[in-house]
Amino acid sequence: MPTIKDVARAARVSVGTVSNYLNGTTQVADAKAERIREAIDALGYHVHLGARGLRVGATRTVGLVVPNISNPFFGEIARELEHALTARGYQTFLCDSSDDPERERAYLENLANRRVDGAFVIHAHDDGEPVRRYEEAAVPIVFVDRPVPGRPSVASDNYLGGRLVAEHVLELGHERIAVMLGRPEVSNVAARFAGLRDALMETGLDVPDAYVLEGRQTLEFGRDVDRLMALPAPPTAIFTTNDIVAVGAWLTLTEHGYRIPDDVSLIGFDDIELSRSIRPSLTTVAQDLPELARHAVDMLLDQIEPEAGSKPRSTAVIETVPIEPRLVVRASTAPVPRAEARPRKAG
Amino acid sequence: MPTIKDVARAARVSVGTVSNYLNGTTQVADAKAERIREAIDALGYHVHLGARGLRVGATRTVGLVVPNISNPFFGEIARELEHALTARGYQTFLCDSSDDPERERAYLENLANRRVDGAFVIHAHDDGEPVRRYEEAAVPIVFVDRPVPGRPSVASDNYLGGRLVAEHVLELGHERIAVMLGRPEVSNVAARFAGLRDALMETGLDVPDAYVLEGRQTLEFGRDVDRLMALPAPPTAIFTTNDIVAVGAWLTLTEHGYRIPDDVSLIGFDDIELSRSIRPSLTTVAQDLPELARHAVDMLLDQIEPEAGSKPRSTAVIETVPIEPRLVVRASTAPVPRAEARPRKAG
DNA sequence: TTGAAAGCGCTAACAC
DNA sequence: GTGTTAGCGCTTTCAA
Repeated sequence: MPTIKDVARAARVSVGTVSNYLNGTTQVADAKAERIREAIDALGYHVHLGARGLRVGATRTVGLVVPNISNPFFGEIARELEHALTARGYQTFLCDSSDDPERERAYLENLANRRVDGAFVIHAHDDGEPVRRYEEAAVPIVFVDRPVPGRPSVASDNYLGGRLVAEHVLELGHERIAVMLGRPEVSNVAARFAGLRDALMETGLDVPDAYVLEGRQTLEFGRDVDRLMALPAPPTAIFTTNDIVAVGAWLTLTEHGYRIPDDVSLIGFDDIELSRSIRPSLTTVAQDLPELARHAVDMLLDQIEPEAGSKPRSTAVIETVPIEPRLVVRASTAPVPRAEARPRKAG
Repeated sequence: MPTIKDVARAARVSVGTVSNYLNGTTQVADAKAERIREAIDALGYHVHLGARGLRVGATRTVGLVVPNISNPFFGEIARELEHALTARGYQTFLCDSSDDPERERAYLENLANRRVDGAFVIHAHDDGEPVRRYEEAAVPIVFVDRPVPGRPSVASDNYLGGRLVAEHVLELGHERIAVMLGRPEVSNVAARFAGLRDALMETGLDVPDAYVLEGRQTLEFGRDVDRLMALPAPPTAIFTTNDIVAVGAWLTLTEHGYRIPDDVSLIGFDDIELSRSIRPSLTTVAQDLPELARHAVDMLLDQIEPEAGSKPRSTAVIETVPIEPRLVVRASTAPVPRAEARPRKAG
């Protein structure tokens, strides 16, 4: 592999001149520039980014730690981040933590050893204090999707998302509203529930314990919806904190002959592709992932690139940037039937 | 950030000795080893992998170019590859090409500039000759999932997968078999179809043009299934080259009152999570992704690490390693009804 | 066993 | 404008 030295020799100039030419540091004489150009593609020279990084003290690489890249939701975030990063000249190390704090820690150490300029972390769930293990991280981190209090984070305003759902079902006249929480211990799931509950309580309504189901963020958990429908007074609306859970509920409801939204309204969260495709299509809360990625990248690069380019938006205050979610009303929600007949199994 | 020099100074030894200690190159005296250990964690020293890479001429990084990381199928492959790579001490650059050959080319150049030791590529579809743009790549490449003739590739034996489907439906007595091709121009989709067709032809059957639908690898394409059912002699079995298409077909079939598998059998390919969850659950061909990843990593690292560790499995012959797929029979396939009544809409 | 020193490929002073 | 050179952090001869 040819080096800058080879180019210099072939073009009969010094390495400094080649470097200047490459980086546009100073003007180089037309004649020499031409010779350099020729030498470069005669030799097939390509700059060695690692060597440059060693010299300038910045690698223009960042780490991306995700719980599970085969989850399309995280995949979508990864995609948006990676594209935004590439557009700004950074390359991305993928680290799939399997939602395991220990793996995550190991990855963060690897990334530090690589001297990445920064990292995005969708942190693994942790029963203890998740913050602890980032104290030692020698790298600027921006937390994505799952915010960490007191640390730079970018996430959808999940609490607001919950409120939007509440407002919608309230408007439709529902009073018996159940929720299915996929991983209630994850802070943003909790926030979604809190938003819903607070908005409901403001109108005097509450969500009794019997109407709250807890489980994982899986389709299988969604199938537990029949436990809700078997209640003496089954809910007329069900909010699941993730679309995937809603799809599970939809499957079971449909199989058991319940009509959506006539017998029961169903609302999800995330707006995955499938939500659009099932019939009735799913009312849900959409997250603006491109916007989220844009903010996250800005936040990290503002920290990394010291140049006061435009507005110094990152003051000393470390905070969570909330991205506004949007209610997408589709066909799975409808007004509560006036003759509030108890839903029963059909065919 | 402390360097090896700082450690050497603090431990009152030379940098060479610290390096030897770190890499186990030679024995170091117990007393000194102890002092080095103390210095390292007093200073919080971490080796600079970039600097090491520059010196030893290998970065222990690899690139991973995928068409779309938010597609769970590619996500799953990425995950398996990344884990296998991490286990062997390599770090992975994620490159999402959006299935765009031009982006792919740019990524490959970036990766070369980073001096990655190798790369995995699930190549972007290309109307021209996809091979061309890899000629210049200065990096060992192993193609994954979408093999490139004459280049090291690892992919499921899609042709065999197609044959397995044929054998299954033949055994069930079907004779009117339709196919829905998601992106027929992709070689592995074509192989799946070829396998089916060949096996069918061996028994004197064929797939008439009217029974062949072409489209994208999307749920929406699957919805076109009603065009098949509207035929004068609708098929009794439908093979879709991807599960996602099968799910689309399932949605439409179910909505239109067709009973699966009574009215029509449905078979997919890939075995995505959703296939297990719908009712009836989907008969499909499962790809062994962990196995595929394992082979791919072996293949690449055999090329990278010259040491003749065990068996020199990679001879000079460059070839495609086929991973054996497995037919997963679930509830969406059944014998063709003896009284071959024309399926009609129910409800 | 250990230290000294060269050098991986590059950029950034600095002198001309 | 351009050449020379030091040095980024590390490993690896080579002597001692």
